[in-house]
Amino acid sequence: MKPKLTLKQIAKELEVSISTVSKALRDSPEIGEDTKLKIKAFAKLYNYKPNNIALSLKNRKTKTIGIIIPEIVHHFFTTVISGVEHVANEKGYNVLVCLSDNSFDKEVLNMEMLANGSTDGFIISLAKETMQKGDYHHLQEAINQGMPLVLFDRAVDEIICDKVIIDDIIGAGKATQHLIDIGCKNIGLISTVDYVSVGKLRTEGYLKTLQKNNFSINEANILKIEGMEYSDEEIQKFIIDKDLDGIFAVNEHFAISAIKAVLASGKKVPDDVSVIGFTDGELSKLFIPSLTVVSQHGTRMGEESARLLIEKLERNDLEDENYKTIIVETGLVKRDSTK
Amino acid sequence: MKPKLTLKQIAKELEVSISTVSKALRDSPEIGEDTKLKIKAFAKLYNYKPNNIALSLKNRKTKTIGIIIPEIVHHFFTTVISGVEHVANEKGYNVLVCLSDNSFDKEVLNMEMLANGSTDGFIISLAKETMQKGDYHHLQEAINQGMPLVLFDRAVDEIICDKVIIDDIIGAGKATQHLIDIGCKNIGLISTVDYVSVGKLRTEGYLKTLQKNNFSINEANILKIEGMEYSDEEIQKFIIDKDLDGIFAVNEHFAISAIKAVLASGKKVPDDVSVIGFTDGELSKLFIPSLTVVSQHGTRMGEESARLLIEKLERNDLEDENYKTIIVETGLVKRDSTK
DNA sequence: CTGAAAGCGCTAACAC
DNA sequence: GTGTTAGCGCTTTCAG
Repeated sequence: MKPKLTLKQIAKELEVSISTVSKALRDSPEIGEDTKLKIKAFAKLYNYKPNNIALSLKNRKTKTIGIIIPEIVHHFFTTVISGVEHVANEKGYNVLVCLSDNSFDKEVLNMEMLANGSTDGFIISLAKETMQKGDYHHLQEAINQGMPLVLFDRAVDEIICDKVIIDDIIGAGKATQHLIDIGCKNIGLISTVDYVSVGKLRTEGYLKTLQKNNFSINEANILKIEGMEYSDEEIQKFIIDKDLDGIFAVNEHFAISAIKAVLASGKKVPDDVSVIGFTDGELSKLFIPSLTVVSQHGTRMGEESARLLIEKLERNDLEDENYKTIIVETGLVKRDSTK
Repeated sequence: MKPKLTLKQIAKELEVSISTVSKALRDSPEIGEDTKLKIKAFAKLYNYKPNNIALSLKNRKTKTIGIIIPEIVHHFFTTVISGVEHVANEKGYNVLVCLSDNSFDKEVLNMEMLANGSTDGFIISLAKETMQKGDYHHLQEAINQGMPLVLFDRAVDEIICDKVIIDDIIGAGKATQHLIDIGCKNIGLISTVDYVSVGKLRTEGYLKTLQKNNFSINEANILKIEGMEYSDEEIQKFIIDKDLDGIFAVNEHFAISAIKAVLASGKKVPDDVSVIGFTDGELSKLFIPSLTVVSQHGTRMGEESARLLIEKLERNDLEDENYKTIIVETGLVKRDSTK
């Protein structure tokens, strides 16, 4: 096992000073052509690579960005990571991934862990518990310390920073409108509890669209689900005794559950009931019937988030309080679960 | 924006030396109780946290582990990351995630990027291209430099290091045997090209089990798929003109495609054709019919990998050449796609 | 009991 | 042109 080569060793080997080596390798005009050549050749030969940690310490920047998400076993987040990773890599950044498991404490812990020099900035989607508590001091602290932050998907107004979100209201509107357009008269909504921002916004989009079309709103047609554990049962119960002909579900899981429940009740999808989801998961494409969905473009969100963060990181000039909120458009993908 | 507190500042503020502060905070017996108390109180008050980068430079260890996978938008890898992340976090490690996109070059690049001080060790599943080329010099180099490595899932014999793999042959055997047990006579295999280790091994398990049961082997019943782009079409063509009554697919996607192709050909699953997959993806549970599968236990693999790596990292004693290969057992999960 | 000094690997201002 | 020095934040001998 040969330990990594350092400037020091090169210097000793070539009998020059460390700074000469450093400068030569960075192609400084201060150094004579001949020495430069010699040093570079040696470095190449022994495959010298500067030590990132030393650089980080010196430059006070790590060239890594931290991403904290509630869970990774979830297609949406996975696509976001993928997006972040690709633009990060392109710009020479590494990506540190942490999972909050939807727990406030883990989220805080992770941030503290990374805030001490491990990352230059954060890309975060808030834990459910965090949104429920409404405690965002850890985010504010990071900002105060000068760490740029971008919140995606699950963002909150309380924190002023860059954000990348989806046009949830509009997206939900598209879904609802689609159901109306194909002739649904009694449209149900399966959403998450209101403290999860997206649940709330998508509910809003649903309600607004119904109103705009002069549909009456029936609270009984709205199901709000807290956890995933019993969602199947809840959805089944919800669907069985209603006479819905259209269902809008705010995620893929709920949509699939809904279809199953409809099928179990002896009705057909999409003939009797049309179902539309909010996702761009694999399941939607492969399920039978394939799902009509409002697509979230997770990759795009990840890319935008990374771009926003890196932009902020590399603009070391005045800290202008110029925060952007990028709204990634949703699109309706018509497939077989709606007429 | 208040920059992070350093030992230096505390020292100045309290009018003691830096080393006194350092020692006090690490509870060294050298320091008097009163000064210790004073310093600790101050540190707590202003929420001092040591700078990870400085620590890394000093200790020559980063407390982060790098994981390089071919793609993240894939349920299996996602579960592995989740497993790695959890045990890593538990032991105070961070996780740096890099994607090779199945490209040899990106894999090498990523490793180089991380090997220069960013990580203490690697957890890797090889890119398809890497296995195809059979070029593992980058892995060997990392090992030579003293970076521990653990290979998971797609491992190769050429590199001697810790490994976490699945009992692919046995698992494939279980799948095949299950099909035989339920009465299938003409069993097809949908696999990947041979240079992907798992494809090869699972094929082996399939063949062996057929032989053991005195089934004749029909090469025409074996389909090997290279990329995912045209897999649907290939599978459809494969299935249409054969009279298979059992199909074993080495991943979830292929299994779903197979079911669709069977359905499209006017036959029923599982009545006419039983289909079994190799995965523990979400799709399998939710698809209709739900899929009988050999489960991979990605989370377990991730956990084992992380444990193995951290164990090696923390045993700073003699570098014993004691490499383990952990074989994570597969299990048969019977669902509705087989009789 | 406390502090000065060296050093982890690197860069950059400043001498020579 | 090349080298010396200081310093990034921290730990750790070794003096005092």
